[in-house]
Amino acid sequence: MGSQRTYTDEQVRDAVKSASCWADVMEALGKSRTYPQTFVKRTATELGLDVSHLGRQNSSVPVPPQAHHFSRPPAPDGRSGLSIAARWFLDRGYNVSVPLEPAVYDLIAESDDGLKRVQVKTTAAVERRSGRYRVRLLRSSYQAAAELNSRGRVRQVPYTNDEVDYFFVATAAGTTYLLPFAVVRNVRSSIVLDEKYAAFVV
DNA sequence: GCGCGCTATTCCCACATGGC
DNA sequence: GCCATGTGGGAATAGCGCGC
Repeated sequence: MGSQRTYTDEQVRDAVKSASCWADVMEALGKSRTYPQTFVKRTATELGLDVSHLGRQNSSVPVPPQAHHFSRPPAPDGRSGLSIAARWFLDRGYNVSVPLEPAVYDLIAESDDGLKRVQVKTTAAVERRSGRYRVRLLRSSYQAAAELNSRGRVRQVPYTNDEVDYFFVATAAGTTYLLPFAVVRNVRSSIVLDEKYAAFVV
């Protein structure tokens, strides 16, 4: 009690020629895409067909491009800086903790020397004359004893060694710096990220 | 000494977010 | 809506080093 083949040699030739994978061949022959390939492959071999473009070898065929909905160019700002810094530490196997409550530092990272407080700064501010990035190492602080001005009693104050152990700086160009507090201890407001800090590019 | 270029500093503005 | 807080950006100015 034998079974009758339901496709012709000509159909196999056409299907193999137009298909990009064996599933396409099965579909062209009126079978399901998961239909066992054994008998069709044998037929193709008997017919001397070129099947090199089918199967796994075809997996490198580029997928046609499709439009997506994220066309904006990358421009790191304060929202993404923390993620950039966290990934930097995590990629190197150092766990990261983010304070639940607002704190002077942005995250705590495990280090070879215990836990370190890290303040993350991002910058897209380029010095017009030098073309270098500038980043301000200040935080806003409400000073109850200060005189009122246009910003009330808010003043820009530098960080202290008791508040931060490291500054992680990410520029809009994608360059990142890991600056120990001691390196910028004497900075009263901002620094220009030039060759002076090249040793701290990470 | 002077002019120039560069950097640091200061002040102010705009914007966003969260709490009250 | 107002206030406190945090952020980035622009403009002005001061200070410093260097060459002439």
